[in-house]
Amino acid sequence: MHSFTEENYLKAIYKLQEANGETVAPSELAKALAINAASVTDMMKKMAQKKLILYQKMKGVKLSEKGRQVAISIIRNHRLWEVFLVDKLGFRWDEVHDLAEQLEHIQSETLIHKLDAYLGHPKTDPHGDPIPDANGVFVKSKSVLLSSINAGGHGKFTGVTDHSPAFLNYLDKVGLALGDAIKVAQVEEFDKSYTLLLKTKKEITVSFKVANSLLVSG
Amino acid sequence: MHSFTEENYLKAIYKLQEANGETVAPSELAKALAINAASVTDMMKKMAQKKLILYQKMKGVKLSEKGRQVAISIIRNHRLWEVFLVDKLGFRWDEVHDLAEQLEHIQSETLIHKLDAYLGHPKTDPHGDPIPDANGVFVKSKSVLLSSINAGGHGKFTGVTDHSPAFLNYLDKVGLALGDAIKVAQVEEFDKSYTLLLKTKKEITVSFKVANSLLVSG
DNA sequence: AATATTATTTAGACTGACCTAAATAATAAA
DNA sequence: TTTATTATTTAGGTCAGTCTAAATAATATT
Ligand SMILES: [Mn+2]
Ligand SMILES: [Mn+2]
Ligand SMILES: [Mn+2]
Ligand SMILES: [Mn+2]
Repeated sequence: MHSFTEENYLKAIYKLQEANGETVAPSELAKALAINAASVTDMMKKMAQKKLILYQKMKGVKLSEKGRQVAISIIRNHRLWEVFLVDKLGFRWDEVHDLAEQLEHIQSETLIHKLDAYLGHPKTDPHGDPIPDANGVFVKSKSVLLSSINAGGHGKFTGVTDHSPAFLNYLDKVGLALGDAIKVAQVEEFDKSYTLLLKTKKEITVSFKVANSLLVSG
Repeated sequence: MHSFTEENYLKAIYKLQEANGETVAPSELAKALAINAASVTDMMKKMAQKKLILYQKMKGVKLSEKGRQVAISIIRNHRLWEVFLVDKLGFRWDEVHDLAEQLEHIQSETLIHKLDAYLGHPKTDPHGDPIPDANGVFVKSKSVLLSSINAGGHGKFTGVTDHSPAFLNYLDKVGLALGDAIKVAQVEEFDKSYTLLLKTKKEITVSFKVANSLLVSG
């Protein structure tokens, strides 16, 4: 139906729209996709013709309803495959993204339907990101950044905003896993580093950069 | 590493070489891939340059050792994915081929390694076709066509030579499944139709065309 | 052996997805 | 408010993979 390329553009536009607001500049898109801006302009014209996006010269781009549906379904595929790779095949959470980038483009509604059932209709992927349902409906996460919590506060570790293998590995190393209860023991004024008390009674100190990449709920 | 297109050419050449002998004519390949013969000639030149095939003008084509390795690894991927789709996701054996045509191109040795382990290192796919191991080694099947067996003979149903959904569905309908014991009760002289006695005591009569598409082992 | 048929290759063209270099528009700095 | 910088678009090209039409080679028929 749509080429891998088109699907990747749609996904990138979707994510940029979520992060940076209404419309997306060609330059942003070019950067996100590691593609020349001139090529992006080319592609925008073609995709506008196909009614996948709304595009006007010098005014940026946004998804059409159709484009949004496609983007969300690719994200659904991606996250379900990540669950499969971790839960069933035993991959670590830092290894699955690139593989899911390939698998997300496999065309078959039936496959995704059966995969979803096989995995027990998971609501989140291995990084805590929500999995949209077959109709594209998301459970909007109510999590906040750990960096927004004061000393004495607490929450449950529910997700990350940095998905890099390097960061995920670091979390493994310091013993932080999705679902863990976290109490903020202290926030150092000097460098905003966070000292956390984990359920296991272990105390760890992490930099602001780390605290600012962790999502916690309630 | 290699494009989907290249991988599909390699697989097609491999299968034609297996079926029709040493070298493959461009016209055969064109037919198998549903591609114009002129396009095939083009592609042959490019793939010869990459040392994936041996090609000489007007003399047909055959796989290089490198090309053979790639072809076999794609076939391994294809068959492992078919096992996954049937055994784990609950697809029927007549539904999985087209999906496996997509999945076979996913690039990751680790993935296939883990998938293989997850499936319990299966030796055959849902159609009875052997799955090459990670080194590309096949267990050559010793099965023969049911049509080569005389009245009174017997064997175990181990595979099909016709993989079409129509045929596979037909087998489901008459109650023939992989692994079934089959006894040839009678071969009608007039039209070479076969009357078979199944393990379940049921007797069924199938046409020569059917008997000629079933593989059975000693 | 000459002719017709079929297979293969060459020539030239197209589409999708990219690129670089140059032109134009928008924004920021002086 | 000019001028410099940055963003965007246009123009023209490349590469992979395909096509059609025409040329050539091989094979089959008469
Ligand atoms: Mn991912
Ligand atoms: Mn994820
Ligand atoms: Mn198959
Ligand atoms: Mn098969």
